[in-house]
Amino acid sequence: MRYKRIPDETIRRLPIYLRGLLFTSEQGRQSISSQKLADFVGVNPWQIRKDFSYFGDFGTRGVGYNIEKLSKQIKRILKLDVVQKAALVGVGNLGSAILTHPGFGIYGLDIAAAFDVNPKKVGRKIENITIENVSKLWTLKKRKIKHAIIAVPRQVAQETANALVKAGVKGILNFSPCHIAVPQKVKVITIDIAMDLACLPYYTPGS
Amino acid sequence: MRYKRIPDETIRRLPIYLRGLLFTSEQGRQSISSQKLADFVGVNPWQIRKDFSYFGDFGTRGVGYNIEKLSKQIKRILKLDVVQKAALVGVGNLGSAILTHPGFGIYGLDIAAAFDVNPKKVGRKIENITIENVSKLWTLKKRKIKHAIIAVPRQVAQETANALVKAGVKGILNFSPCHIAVPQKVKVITIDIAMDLACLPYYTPGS
DNA sequence: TATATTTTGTGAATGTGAACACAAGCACAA
DNA sequence: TTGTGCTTGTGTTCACATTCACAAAATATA
Repeated sequence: MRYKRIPDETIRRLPIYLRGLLFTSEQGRQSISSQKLADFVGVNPWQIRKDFSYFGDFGTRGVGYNIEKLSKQIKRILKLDVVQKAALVGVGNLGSAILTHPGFGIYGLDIAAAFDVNPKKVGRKIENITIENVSKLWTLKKRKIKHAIIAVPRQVAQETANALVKAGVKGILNFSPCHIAVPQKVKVITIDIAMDLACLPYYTPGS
Repeated sequence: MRYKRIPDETIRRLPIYLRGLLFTSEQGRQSISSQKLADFVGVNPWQIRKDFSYFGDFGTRGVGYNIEKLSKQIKRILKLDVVQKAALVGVGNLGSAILTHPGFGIYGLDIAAAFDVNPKKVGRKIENITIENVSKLWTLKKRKIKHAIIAVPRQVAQETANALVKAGVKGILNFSPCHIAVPQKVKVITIDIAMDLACLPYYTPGS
């Protein structure tokens, strides 16, 4: 099984495992069993073992997985072994929350730039990041920033994406509640927080 | 096919369709073809048709789907045909962003209450919602609020969830970056915005 | 009425991931 | 060295979701 392609669903779960491993290593552990990790992150043990089996042998039978070795490998697969810079476009309420959000750090993610249209916001500093004018988006190319977060109103999301693609951005995390079209080589992940809430009533009994 | 159970993945896509339908109906259309809707929301047309086929005949061959009828049916399935109230716990940066977020409205969602531990925040008003003390969470039961959004620090996410469950909450949207354990009957959807960003580098070529 | 055109609805094929059970392997103790 | 207990690794089975292709149905046109 060692040389098979890693399924997308497994990739999606890797950050969950990584988070869990980092938090448990804080507690002084050196290794952890699939069962223990499962309890902690809320995924079945056999699912965890299968996922890990896609990229080599990390466990020791009878003992568990070496936390240090495993986290390093997961980081390498996700390309998080080097600091990954990202730019934020749109410093409204949601944008500000993202800028101040702790928790990007543990994945080696660094929000390294922020942009907004509002001239009043440009120049202001949030968390050591100086907000720049959106007209300066093209500078991302020479700054070698390949990832961006879109947190602008729906109406301007597509044009923002266009500008980002033109600036050489390869991956976009889109918080605007709409589909945005990009060239095939660019990866977009869209999150609509209202949409996720909208699914809840379906699953909750009694009206 | 009319009486088959609706797959989970279809349910997850229904809000996307609903969003698309509502925005296109603003443009004065009465009906829309699966092809047109597909272009708009970024899902394949045959996927759309299959999804709709799980719950009855809404399209007219040669014409398309009646937007009005279809949206109503989707809302009914998702139980969004009545206003669904939700409570927010944790009015920090992210919590405030959620409170002021437009876009819950179109799904008939109403953030009807907000709670925080910080006494300085309690009593303040944001978007017509007066922030209450978390010790008042138990009042959710008699207020018949069955959904909640958790936007508190990771360390207190589990105890917050416990309090919510005790208060009769049946569905939780969790923004804290951790797994929270709840009774089986309670549905939890966890969103970790850092995690989604962490997946991007894997898909973007060149480091 | 007949014919062309459009678009839905769906059975079947294909692909993908989850669940399971158990053999293989390691550690530790006697 | 042998046995016991624990945990991984994986082949297999099963369930679900996506994709495809085409018949059926409605409309428009002549």
